[in-house]
Amino acid sequence: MMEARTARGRPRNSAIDARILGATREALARGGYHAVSMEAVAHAAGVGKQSLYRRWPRKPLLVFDAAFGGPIGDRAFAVDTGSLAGDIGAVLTDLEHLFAHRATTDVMRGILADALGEADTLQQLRERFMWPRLHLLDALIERGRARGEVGPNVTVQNVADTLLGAMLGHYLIIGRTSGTFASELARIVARGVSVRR
Amino acid sequence: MMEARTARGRPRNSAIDARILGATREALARGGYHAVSMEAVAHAAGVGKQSLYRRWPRKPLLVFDAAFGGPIGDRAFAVDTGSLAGDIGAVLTDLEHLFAHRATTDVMRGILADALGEADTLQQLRERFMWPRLHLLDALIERGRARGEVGPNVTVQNVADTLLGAMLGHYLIIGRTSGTFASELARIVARGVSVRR
Amino acid sequence: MMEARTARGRPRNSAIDARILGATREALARGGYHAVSMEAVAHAAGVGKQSLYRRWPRKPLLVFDAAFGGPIGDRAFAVDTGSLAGDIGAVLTDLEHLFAHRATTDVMRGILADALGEADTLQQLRERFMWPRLHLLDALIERGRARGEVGPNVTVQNVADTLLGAMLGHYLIIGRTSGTFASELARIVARGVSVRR
Amino acid sequence: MMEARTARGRPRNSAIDARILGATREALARGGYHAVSMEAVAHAAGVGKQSLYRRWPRKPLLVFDAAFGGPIGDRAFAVDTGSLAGDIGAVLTDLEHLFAHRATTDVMRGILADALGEADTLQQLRERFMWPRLHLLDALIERGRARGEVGPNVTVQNVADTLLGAMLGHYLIIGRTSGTFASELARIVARGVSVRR
DNA sequence: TTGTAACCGAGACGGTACGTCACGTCTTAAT
DNA sequence: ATTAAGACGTGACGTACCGTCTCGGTTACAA
Repeated sequence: MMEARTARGRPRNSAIDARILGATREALARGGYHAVSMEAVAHAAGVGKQSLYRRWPRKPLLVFDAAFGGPIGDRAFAVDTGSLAGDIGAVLTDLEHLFAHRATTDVMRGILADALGEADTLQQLRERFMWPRLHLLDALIERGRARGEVGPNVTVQNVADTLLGAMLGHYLIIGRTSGTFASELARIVARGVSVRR
Repeated sequence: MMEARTARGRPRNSAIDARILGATREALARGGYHAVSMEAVAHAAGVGKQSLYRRWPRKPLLVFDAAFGGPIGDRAFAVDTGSLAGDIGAVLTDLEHLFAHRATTDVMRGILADALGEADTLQQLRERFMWPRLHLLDALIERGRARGEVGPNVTVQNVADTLLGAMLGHYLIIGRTSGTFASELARIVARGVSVRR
Repeated sequence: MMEARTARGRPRNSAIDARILGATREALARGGYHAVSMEAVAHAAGVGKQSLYRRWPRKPLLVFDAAFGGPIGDRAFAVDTGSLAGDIGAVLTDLEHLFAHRATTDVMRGILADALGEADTLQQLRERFMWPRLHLLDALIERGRARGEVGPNVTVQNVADTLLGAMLGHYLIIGRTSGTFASELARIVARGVSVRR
Repeated sequence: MMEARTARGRPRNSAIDARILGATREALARGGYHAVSMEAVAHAAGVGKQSLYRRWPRKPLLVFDAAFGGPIGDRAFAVDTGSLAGDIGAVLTDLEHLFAHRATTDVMRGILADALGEADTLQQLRERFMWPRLHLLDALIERGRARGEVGPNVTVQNVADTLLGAMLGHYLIIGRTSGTFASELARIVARGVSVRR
């Protein structure tokens, strides 16, 4: 997941990446985010701490990669039902499934906990993981606008931020349980952005 | 901020509360959330650590009280413009002003950072500080429903969560700058919950 | 165990003394010296800390009283077999029985641990508990001298200190197990102080 | 004072050992045992607490090393005058000089105070510092036995324990001042263990 | 009878040090 | 240049007791 190689000196052993990610996932499964420490991961993976930091300079980035890396999650944003309301509903339903697992929200809270405490780590988390996915959401809404389903005075990015932001805020922070949140959010926003009839 | 006194044993000295909050605010002003440590606050306030932990068992609770305690912030939710759209707009405008200050968001991120990392601390933060304010928001929307401005199939709590959650998610986590977020969010939600015409 | 009463004000409730000592013994039985803290004793005895400190100003004094108070231990030094060697042997045998119990040595070590850390507490422990018993030992040796069993150039107090000191040092500090220590010590000293034949 | 190096990972920096010991001695000189806290030592030595605990896991061990470490004190037990009585007298005279300084006994009492309160710390103190020195004493008495100066029914270790134990008990615990204790103890024991003439 | 003084349970208070944890950087020797 | 190992400085954590103090209230003797 890291940048290009410079081809000087001993090359990186990519098997190590896998061992690190595996050890991280194992720790997550065993004791949640709390059980993950850079030290513990390095030790469990049989890897020096330096080798770990060389690849993932901060814990939240490592854990995000281990837990949600690869195309996982991207899928949620890559739908096309033919209508804006359908797309938004599909996306939020997928996210709802994700947020339904206690283990998942625990990991997300942990990642956020560490990232929010360090400005630059938060920024990296955004750029590497959050914004790319948001761009998919932007595109989805943009498609709706092209179909004439979005009214004027509506900024695409604000809609995307509303959708993802509300999900994050509701599930990770506010914590008032509600079985209908995702679907109602989808309905309210879909109706709220639509052109006046 | 504490509960009723049972009148047994030596009563708490409320002057100490003030000294602690003062020291906390001073630290916040000096170096942001990062400059606040229970240790430093206790020392600066000339207070034993125990006296501090007796009142605020975790740092996020202390800092929230120091920064946003009292009726501050409550005011934002206690508006009554006569229409749901007006109320929502007013609330979000107020919150927008709050979130506009870097110092404020820094403190909020710090509080969240520490609270998200500890399940029970997060729960206390919710119960003591977030939910009471959310209840004001619930009431505001409930008022709109009583006036017939809210459609069926809309749960009051979900709307409130959407409003606050989206603000938190957008400003504290997602971090894509947008000068229009709050007002658009207000408009989208206000229109989204309204009865069909 | 305290000094004379001044007869002004409300008199002490002697039932409280008993409750405190009982709670202390209970704690000792439950978790050894480590389980005894002034706070815990006060709470378990249903007694204010002040009432406790009024009677026993330091923990070691309390614990000594609770564990070895009363005439216990005095008995060990109050023997009279008719010969110095017999007396010394009897005393050390008694002490050996005392030191044989792990629970006893644990308590003694705890008392010493706290007393050695505070000069004035150590001094009180000596004056109240150790020296009175040593005086009995002095008297015992003095009796031997009167019978002509002790050589010149032998100071009574030094002999008593040797006997008790060696027992304390061996059992509480040095900790090399030996089933024969007390009896050999008795023999060595008895012979060592005797007049030359 | 530490064990062999395994040559894996970054090696310990022995200059740090010296800085820690130096800071400890300085604190001892300034305010006695009471002035030594792991926290203060680490700070004064410009060293992390971890580096301190890595080398000396408990305070008494550190302080003993700083105050009596190295060959100091060993010398006291390494005499050879040609006779058992001479050897015992020489050793006790040396120890008497050591115990004569208030600063020394203060440090010893502090070490004991903390060590007696924790079983495993006491055990380490014994194994690292006390028993090795006792073994020298054992050897000294063994030499006397080889020369035929020690009677039967006398266990070498018991004699050594008697000598050291009585010194510790008398000077550190009992505290009855006596200018003749060490020399009389030497005489009594030397005569007490000798073969009957 | 009333005052005054010491008692009592409870628990707040300032203080001190503890030992632990994890961070992210660094120093080795070896590959 | 990378690797495994692990030492290093840093900083804060939350806990545990200490011995003193401040409450409201009680009990007994003396005036």
